[in-house]
Amino acid sequence: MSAKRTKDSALSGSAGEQATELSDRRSSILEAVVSEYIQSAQPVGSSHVVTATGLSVSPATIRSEMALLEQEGYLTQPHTSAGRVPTDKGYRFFVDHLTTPQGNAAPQVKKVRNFFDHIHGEMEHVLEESSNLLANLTSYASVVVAPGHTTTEIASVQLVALSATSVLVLIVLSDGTVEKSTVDLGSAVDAGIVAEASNLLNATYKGAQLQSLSAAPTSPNAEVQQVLAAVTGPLSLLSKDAGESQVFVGGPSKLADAFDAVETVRSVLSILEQQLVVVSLLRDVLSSGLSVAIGHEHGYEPLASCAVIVAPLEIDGKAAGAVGLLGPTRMHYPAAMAAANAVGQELSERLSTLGHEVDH
Amino acid sequence: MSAKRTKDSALSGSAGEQATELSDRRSSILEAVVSEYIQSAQPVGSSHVVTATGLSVSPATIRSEMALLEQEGYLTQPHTSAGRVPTDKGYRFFVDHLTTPQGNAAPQVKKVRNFFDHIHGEMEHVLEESSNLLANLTSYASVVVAPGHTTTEIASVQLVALSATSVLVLIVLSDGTVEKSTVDLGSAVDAGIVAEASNLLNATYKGAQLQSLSAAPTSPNAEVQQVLAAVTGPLSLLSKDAGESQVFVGGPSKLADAFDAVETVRSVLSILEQQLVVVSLLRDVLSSGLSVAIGHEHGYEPLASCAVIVAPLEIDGKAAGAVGLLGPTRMHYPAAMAAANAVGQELSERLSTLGHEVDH
DNA sequence: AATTAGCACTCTGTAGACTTGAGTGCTAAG
DNA sequence: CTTAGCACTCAAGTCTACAGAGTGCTAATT
Repeated sequence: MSAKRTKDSALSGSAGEQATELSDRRSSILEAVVSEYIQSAQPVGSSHVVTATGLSVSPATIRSEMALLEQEGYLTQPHTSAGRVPTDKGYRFFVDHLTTPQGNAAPQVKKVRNFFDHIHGEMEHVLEESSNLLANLTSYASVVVAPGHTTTEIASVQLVALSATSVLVLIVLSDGTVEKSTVDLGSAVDAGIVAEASNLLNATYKGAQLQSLSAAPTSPNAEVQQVLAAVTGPLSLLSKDAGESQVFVGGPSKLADAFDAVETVRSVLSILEQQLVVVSLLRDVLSSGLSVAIGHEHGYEPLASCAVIVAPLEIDGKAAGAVGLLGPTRMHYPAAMAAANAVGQELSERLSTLGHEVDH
Repeated sequence: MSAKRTKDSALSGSAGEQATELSDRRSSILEAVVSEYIQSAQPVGSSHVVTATGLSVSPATIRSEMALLEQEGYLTQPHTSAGRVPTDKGYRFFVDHLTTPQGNAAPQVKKVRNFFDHIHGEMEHVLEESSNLLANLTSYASVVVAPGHTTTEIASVQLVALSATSVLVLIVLSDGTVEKSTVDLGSAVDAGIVAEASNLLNATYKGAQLQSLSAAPTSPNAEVQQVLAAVTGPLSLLSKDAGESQVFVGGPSKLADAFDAVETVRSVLSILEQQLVVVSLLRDVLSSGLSVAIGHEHGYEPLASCAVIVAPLEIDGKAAGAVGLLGPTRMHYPAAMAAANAVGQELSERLSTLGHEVDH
């Protein structure tokens, strides 16, 4: 979009300063308005800006500057005689140019580290708790989309007899995930036959990639063959299911704090309930190369009053899943971004070690 | 509490009628107030009651009756000159005596049947979708507490090598549930050793009850023994975990419709997030022999403006888990109770067949 | 003894008039 | 370019008035 440029402190400017398409003073003003509005949720007036920025000019000067900022679409007025409120574009500039992502992150990062030092257990548990952590850290709703298993190899395939006529099909993946399905065999089958089929399946698929589950083994024994046949369908279904992403939502109740209109709360909550939408939302935002989508930037109209922060998850350097935050457009970007990044990174690291060598 | 008595229709009464500690006319009035208030959320005045009940008396008569109903604690007034609003006690009487649970249930029951005819897949999936169904059917938030596994026997115990130094411990229960845990062995162990340990564990525990997981097998082979030792701890942890109840919450966004105060929404949502609280809430309500708890009847103050409807789940006649609905005290009891019961029954039936013989 | 018409009373909610205060935009002077 | 000064706008709060819904009481009626 715009040329990147190191951000100079406010003191540096003399004449001719036109950094990142906005003069130093203008951007200071914008920054003040955004910060103030994020805190107070009240339109910000010119005199507030004077005290906030410390600029030694009069409110009148600020006013004319703000009028220009409004012309250019960074600010807007709820009504003629109110203070200014940032637009999506205003927030965007704030996020892109006026924020140092890891600014005041230190205390949060420490908390995150501490959390990951102490949490243990299965991946699902870790993901769920990560989501809660993120929500509690930021007071916004959080979303964790679990990595799909597309690149994971099969550690074991098992059949377990549940009753005379039904078996449980298990696929264990090398990341410790288990996919399962109950299968009705139609008629009673001897446990030995099931065991034989199980061994055959395991021998065939062990070490294979999840996608290559198509070629089913065969057996000369008719009974075994029957079991194998009954199981083939569910097996391939399972391998598809495994591709689908699990979603963990943390702290939805935070949304009731973040918005005051109950109608907004309802619509955002119901979006969160539709997990598919959430997944594609995060995917879209990620693929557009952004880590923050503000207001209308993502295409989802019901979320027009929300901002979404996404941090990618990477397992061994490969993209896999994401962690996200959902809050009002006037959310506290620096802290929220720092938290999302911290959790994203630590979680990525954790997931990478979980898959393979568990050193201790 | 009060003597049980078959409910007579309104026509039956002549003189001396003193059914269930409230005269026929009084209860008609109470019924009208409750029904009206449930619909409109507005205090109900005497003239409304006249038209609603069809009683051929004047509003003044109704007023004196309502004054008495207020004295006895069934109704209350928001302020001196407003209509009447039911109290918890009023709702309670309505639910106990003025409601025929399966009244207008027919269309809902049909939907539920249809749902259970078409849904398939694993128990978790069925439970989750049941919860969503219940929420959509009623427009209230729903909760499904999965049956614990205390009475379930172990179908299989397996170790699966994930890497040279780590294994996954699996317990498969006869209801198709799988509990798992990753265990770090500390040092590299041969796959054959793991397999041997796995077989040993499986032979020992297969068919046992979950509680009797304490007595670990031993092996003369030192390496196998080492694996067994490493696995014992996690195994017993798992058997505890399996006792914990999973909770599925459906349609939390409905709460934003049901209450108008955003503060209420927030506090109820945050209760729902604490799953432990929800579980014990349902348990308490069930154990008190109720299927409906209104306002302060359950002890949870933050939920004082809520009513909870609980239907038990039974597997083969044994109590196991519950389905619940959470809504405002002015919720539509007849429909909600019918829906909860229908889902509870159908789900119980489904779970009973899931466990054992799957006939088809 | 129950019912009811009539009436006074109470309280909420709405609408309008007025005031206050925050904030703007413009202009003219520095 | 800056700024003091000023006129202007608008939201929000306060006050009053008033209509409307509803009650409770009393006295008359059945």
